[in-house]
Formats: sequence, structure tokens, C-alpha cells
Amino acid sequence: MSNPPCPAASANDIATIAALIGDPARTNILSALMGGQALTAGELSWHAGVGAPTTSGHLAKLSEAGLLVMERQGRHRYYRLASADIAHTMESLMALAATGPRRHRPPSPKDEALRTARTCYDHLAGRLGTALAGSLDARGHVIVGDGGALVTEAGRDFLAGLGAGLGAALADGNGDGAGGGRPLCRVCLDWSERRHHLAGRLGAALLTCSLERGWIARIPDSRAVTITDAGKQAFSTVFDITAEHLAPK
Amino acid sequence: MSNPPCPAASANDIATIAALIGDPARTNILSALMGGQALTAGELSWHAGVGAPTTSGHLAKLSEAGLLVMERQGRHRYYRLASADIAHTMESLMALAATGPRRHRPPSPKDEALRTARTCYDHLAGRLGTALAGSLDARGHVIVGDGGALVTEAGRDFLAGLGAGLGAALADGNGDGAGGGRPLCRVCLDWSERRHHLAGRLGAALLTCSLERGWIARIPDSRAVTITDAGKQAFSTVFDITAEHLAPK
DNA sequence: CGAACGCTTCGGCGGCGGGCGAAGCATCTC
DNA sequence: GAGATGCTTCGCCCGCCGCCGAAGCGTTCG
Repeated sequence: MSNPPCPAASANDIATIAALIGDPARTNILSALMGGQALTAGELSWHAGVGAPTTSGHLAKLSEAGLLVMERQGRHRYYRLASADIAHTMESLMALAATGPRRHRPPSPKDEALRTARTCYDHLAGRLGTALAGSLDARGHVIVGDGGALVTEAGRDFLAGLGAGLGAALADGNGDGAGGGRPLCRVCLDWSERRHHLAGRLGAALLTCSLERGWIARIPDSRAVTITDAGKQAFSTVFDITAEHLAPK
Repeated sequence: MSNPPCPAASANDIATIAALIGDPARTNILSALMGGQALTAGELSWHAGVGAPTTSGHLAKLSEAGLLVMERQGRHRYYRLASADIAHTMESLMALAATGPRRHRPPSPKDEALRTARTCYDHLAGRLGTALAGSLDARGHVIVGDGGALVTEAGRDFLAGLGAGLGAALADGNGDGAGGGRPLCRVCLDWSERRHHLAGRLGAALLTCSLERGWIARIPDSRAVTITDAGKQAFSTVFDITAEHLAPK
């Protein structure tokens, strides 16, 4: 009883990882990569807001800890998040930050764009993302429960009819993802809307599908996406999403 | 394009929170509080492994950031986690730490006790927690999907029959918890088993029910719990959990 | 082949922040 | 009221770590 309980192997590792995320420059790097795309060290240096040497050091640390993976291509080095778990943890932290004591929160236009529609690692978030989840839930295509979601038979048929990518994503059925394979459908707590949006293989497929069809378009150097006119039309007719969910503020 | 993208209000807050978690002493404090109980500053000082003055500073910072809440009682000051979200974030970080590059991992006896059965904030985790979730899922009482779970009609009846606390917990039905009320049933990724266990109001009710009936008992100064002989019997007959899930290693 | 570019390593600077001892407030006990 | 206990505040020290400029390696281009 006199010794500290567990100079726990794990406790220390938690602190190590949290400390890695806990630096502003590194947070900027990780946030930039939450779009799911791989970025070069130079681009990340710009996002981080610090010089190239400093960024290099940060990237080395993040990679060594297994949070990032690097791929060399020509004279560029591309970095991306090592797994969806990292993105999940970041979202979790964002949700915490959003609930904390309200600091001065001047809602910038950029902020508003992010709240309207953005990518969260490899799926959709923001008003669009949560509206999509709400629509599928209301129609009984997925059942959004507490912290999770299931795809129904009807939903399977409906989604498979939307596109090839979605059909393939649905192939393996609802698994709980414990077997190593990626879960079909998870939910993610949206830090701006404080509601759930869809993640997992289904969420990823919905994003790529929306991009391929030109319903949304990525905004350079940002996680925000714009909803095209075709997209407004499509989301309205296919998913019954009202216009107010598709426009800023 | 020349300015850093978002000296983002939120990005900085994320870093702030992560940095708070990212100190070993503070991680120990938060881990100790993940048992869901409130602890005094003195007890936390012992868990943290640093002196009283240092601990006091840490507690002040954590409280100001909204991660902890304090309650004075006589000459003691009790601290506890401010919300289940904090616990969720910590679990998320533990999962990341567990997946990282395998460092030396000498499995101590204490470690093994934690893996067998422990509390995770206010619900059960470890082999017992995941076995419980698996049992309820296999019987169709809850549907554990990807990252979430739903209570079925049959499950509602079965669980309500187990005890008053469970019946009350089930009263409000499956909500997605976005409305401010606490979700009925969430899942939590178990960092030791890499499978899901049940959280939310249902998870909390299962824990209190198990404690009240003497199926499990808290181990002082630890998140681990012991499974009593009565508990072994009960979990086996009521939930069909095999003996191997109830014993260390 | 030399120049330009992208990224990393090295060396040194500076500041933030965790740590403790001593002292200051509370609260409970005798 | 005096003393003990629990916790906080203050003042100080010291080490870690983020940051940059300069230099070093690898790749690409003219």
C-alpha cells in the first residue's frame, strides 16, 4: 500500500500518446490529416504553422509512436494517419474540447463551412453528415442506437442500389469489428452538432460515393467540403434532407 | 494561402486538453478516477505518485479545464470525472496505447486482475465485461453492432426481471442520447480484450446490480474487481458465461 | 553535371512547466 | 484554545522540449 499502485506500463503509454497530441503544432498536423488524405511534409509544415525542421521532428515522433505512417514517393514524403482509431480518438478529444467551459468563440466563416459539411477522416461529418445519418435512421435503413448503428435488410437493399462502392461495402454484413476486419457501420460523435454521424465502411463508402457523383467537392487545404448544386438536388430527393441542412448557418 | 489555415480556436483547445492528459501524474489521477468513484486529493496524490502540492496544482488545472469536478465534504475534497465523455476519451487513448508498437510488456499479477474484471468509469470491463456483452448478444437480448448496441424487446423483459435498478434504467428506451439524457446502451472498446463491452445506463445498472448482489467486489485502490463464488455461480447460470472467462489468465 | 528542391539532422537558444519545501488557510478533535 | 489533519498557495530550481538557422543527404530537372 506504500508504493504507488501501478507505475503502470500502460498508464505511462497513455500519457506519452496524449502528450504527443498535446502540442499545438502536432495537433494541427493530426487535424490536417483527419481529412483522410496523405499530405507531404511541406504541406504539413504549413498546416502546423512552424518551420520545416521543427515539423520534421514532430513527424518523426508521431511516426515512431505509430500514429502516422510514411510513404516516400519521389522526393516527397507522404504522411497519413496510421488507423481510423487515431481519428476516433481525435474526434473524441474534439468533442471534449467543444463541451468544455465556453471560451471566446468567434464563429469565423471558415468555422461555419466546417460545421456545414466536412470530412472526418474518411467519412462525412457536420450538418450534412448528421442529417444523412438522421435520414437513414428515420427511414429504417439503419438503426442508430446509443453510440452505434446497425444496417437493416431494407437499408442494405436501398444502399446497394445507390452504387457499386456501397454494395461492396455492405458485403460482409454487420460485424462488431473485433475480428480485425473493419466494422461496417460505426457512429462518431459530431463535435459541432453534438449528434452522431455514420462512420465505418458504410460511412467511408457514402463519402466516396458522394465525391464520385459530384454531390460534394473537397475544399483545398481544409477538411470542409462544398455541397454542389447537383448535390443539393440529390441529397434532397434521395435522402429527403431539407435545404437548411445543406447551407451554411 | 500564406497564413496558417486555422489558428483554430478548437485546434488549440484540443491540444490543451490532450496536453493536460499527457502528463504521467495527471494520467495516473484520471486513471484512478476511471473507477467512477470520487477520491480525495490525498488519495489522488498517492495514485499520482507525486507530492501533495504538485497534486493540488494538477487537480486545479484539470478542474478548470472541466475534466474534473470537486465537492467539499468536511475537510476533505472529493474529485471525480466530470462526465462519461472523459472516461470514453481515456478508454480511446488506452486502446491506442495498446495497439502501438509493443513495448516491453511484463504482465504483472495486478495487470492480470485488471484484465479479468474491472470497472470502466461506471460499468464493467475486462473479460467479464466483454463476456457479459457477448452473452446478451448471443441470446438476442441486445444487438451489438459496430460500435453500438440496441436493447431488444426480449432483452428488455429479461433484464427488467433481474432487478429494480435495471428496470428503471430501461425505462426511457433506446435514445441516441443526443438530447442530453444519458444513452441507454453504448459500447466501449475494451483495451485489454479488443472487443466491446456495454456502457451507458444499461452498463452502469449491470455494474451496480452485480455489486448489490455480491457477485463482484471492489478491490481497494484499484479498478479491478474480484468475482465472488456467488458471482461465479450467478454469471454461469444467469448469463451462461463459462468458467474460463471468470478466472485470471 | 551542376543547380534547384524537399526533407532531415545537428547545435544552440530560450521558455514553459513539473517538482518540492515551507508557509498559509481551512476543518475536525480533544 | 491548542493541536492535528487535509489541502492549497508561494517561491524557487532545474530539466525537458519546442523552435530556428545552418548544414547535410537524396531526388529531380535543365
